[in-house]
Amino acid sequence: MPQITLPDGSIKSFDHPVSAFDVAMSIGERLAKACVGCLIDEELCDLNTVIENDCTLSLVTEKTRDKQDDPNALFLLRHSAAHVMAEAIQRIIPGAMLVYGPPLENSFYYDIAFPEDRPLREGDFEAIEAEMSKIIKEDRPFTRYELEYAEGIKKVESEGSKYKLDNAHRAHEAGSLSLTFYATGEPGKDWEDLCRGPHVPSTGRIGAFKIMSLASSYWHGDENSDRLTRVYGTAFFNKKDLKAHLERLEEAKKRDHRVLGKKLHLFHIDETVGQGLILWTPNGAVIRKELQDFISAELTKQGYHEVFTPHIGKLDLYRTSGHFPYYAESQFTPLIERDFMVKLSDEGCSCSHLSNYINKGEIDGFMLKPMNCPHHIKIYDSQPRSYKDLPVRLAEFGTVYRWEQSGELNGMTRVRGFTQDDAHLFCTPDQIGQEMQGCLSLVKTIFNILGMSDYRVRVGLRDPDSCKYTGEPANWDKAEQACREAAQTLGVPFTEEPGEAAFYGPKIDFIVKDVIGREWQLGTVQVDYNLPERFDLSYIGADNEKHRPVMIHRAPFGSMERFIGVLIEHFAGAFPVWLAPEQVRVLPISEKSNEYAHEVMSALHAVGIRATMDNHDQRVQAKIKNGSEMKIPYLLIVGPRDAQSRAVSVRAFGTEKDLGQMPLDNFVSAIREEYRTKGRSCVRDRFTPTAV
RNA sequence: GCCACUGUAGCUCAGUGGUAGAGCGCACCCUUGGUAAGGGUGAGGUCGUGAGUUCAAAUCUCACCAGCGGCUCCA
Repeated sequence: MPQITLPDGSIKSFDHPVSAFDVAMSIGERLAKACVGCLIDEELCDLNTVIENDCTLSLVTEKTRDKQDDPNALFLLRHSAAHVMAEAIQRIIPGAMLVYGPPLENSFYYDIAFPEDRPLREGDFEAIEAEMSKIIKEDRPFTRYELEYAEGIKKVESEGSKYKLDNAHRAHEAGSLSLTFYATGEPGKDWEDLCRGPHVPSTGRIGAFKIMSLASSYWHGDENSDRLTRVYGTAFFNKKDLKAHLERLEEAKKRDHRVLGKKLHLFHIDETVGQGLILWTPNGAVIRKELQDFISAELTKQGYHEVFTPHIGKLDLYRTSGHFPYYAESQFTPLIERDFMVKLSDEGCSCSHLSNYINKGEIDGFMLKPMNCPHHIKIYDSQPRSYKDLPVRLAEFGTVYRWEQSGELNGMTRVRGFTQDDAHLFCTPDQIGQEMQGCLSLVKTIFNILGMSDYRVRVGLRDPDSCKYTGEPANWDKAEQACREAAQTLGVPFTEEPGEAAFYGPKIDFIVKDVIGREWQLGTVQVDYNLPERFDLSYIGADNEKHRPVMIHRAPFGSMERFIGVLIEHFAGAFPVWLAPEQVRVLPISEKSNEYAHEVMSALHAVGIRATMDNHDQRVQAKIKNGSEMKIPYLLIVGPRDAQSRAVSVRAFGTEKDLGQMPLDNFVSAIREEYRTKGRSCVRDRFTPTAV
């Protein structure tokens, strides 16, 4: 007879099997009504699951004890909402075949195969939502039943969906001896679905929902398999939470770097220039320049040497590196030499012949560089190197070009031309550990000064089952071990992920999320034993023999484009003084103060501060509003009172009221210091009570 | 590359077959002001591109280009 241990440690004993709901009732009717599911020995289950043996039981309600949303409750809710949506869709489009419909962190989806002559369109959403509302209003129970595998598979077969049959086979292969089904209502009478569950007790528990969007997906994520339609929705226990969720999405949109990029004039993408090609407008260029200067200074401290290399290189270079022709698909088409084209043409070469030549790599010409390493390798190799010269650290803000699929392009975060803060370190095997640590400390320095702490670290290892990697397994083992050890010294948690290595070596990546929760890889540090091999690099050791150096590729920002895209969202466009394109705007109260405002602006310009003046014929209230909307760090209001005392009235971004008046000279030196120290010293600090 | 949606003034958007609209921004005028929008006047658009249907297309159809969301990909 079951003894049930509750989360507070108390034990309830029963002399007969009971459902979790019964247990809840034994505690209180209100609790039982509030329950949507339960955890039995930590496993999420239906509320009416019958308990026969001793176990721990935790009841799942909408909110946890500390009044937070319970992720388990939302999981049950959204999984159930997916069923309701699927039923509604099948009512409206009877030929639709269900594939897979899981809950997600904030939403759920259902992958569905629609008949070719009746695809789903956004215009159908309203009708589907209306059907869903009906089903919810009927408050039908989610009823689980289980069939022996043989019997169950017969049932699934009779329904004639290869997708569900596949799901059943997979469940079986995973070791399941039976198949479970959920009827929305009464089995055999109401709509039902092969599903492992669990669900909320009944459809009526779905308080608020919304169908969000349509997307296409591939069956099993395989692009050669069937194309499915993925319908996204979200659900909450009440309308208020749904509303709050939708408002959060709206707020996130305002932080989106593509929206802010336009509003603050940071960058421009022009379709006549080409998709995925960023034009840095003056404001964005300031941010990029500041960051580049900052990192250059850090690199100098670490003993790097800056180099410059061209944007193209001969195809032979990339044959040696392995980029051409094996990664032709993700590179821009080669630039073919004119003489070679003429020769081909004289030989009667057709377009398809040419395409074949390119695919096989049998042409001469140049390529837009997809990576900087081959050029840097050639700089290393341009002179003999002694072990005493190592490590050789070559750095370049190098622009590279990659042919990303059109559907992948995204603002500044996924582009076809981008500038990496790239460097390649050539060192002895013994030096790897120390050099890796140097790279990682650089990354930490940068993230710290920018206040970016919300990132994760991934150690990318090779996939043991794949053959896409070049190089000796023994070298890979060494390199992977070096990455692991370096990651351990970083002092932040990291995950090891097989299959995430580059084709030439393992790596450590820094990954951040954008405003809508998408992950982007920023900085990366990679160990490479292979390119030195391919290019036959060497140095002379103490033994007077030739030895092979090891390369480390590293780019702590990743690319200027992606990094600044993420940075715009990180700061929500409100950049600190050292990065702000417009650091100070002077707002004369009226035309009468224009002359003094000009003087103030000149004083700031004289010390290198980026200041402008708003001499529009408007009231100061309007100028403040405009200046605030442009997220300018400091607005200086200057009127006759200020002119008389050679002072400025200071308003800092993000503060409701102004900070007060300050002598002009003091402000100039204070903001200069804030700029120089990247915010460690701050104009605001001068307004502490003691200073005034 | 795939599926859906979107493309109208510098920006944000309304307009669903019959003479192109609003707000902001811009120019000019009035106003000369003290901490988040003073008032007025005006300029500004081949409605993404190309074809088709129609007496008539921003609006309907097709193709292409681009953007957005997702899938796949990211050496």
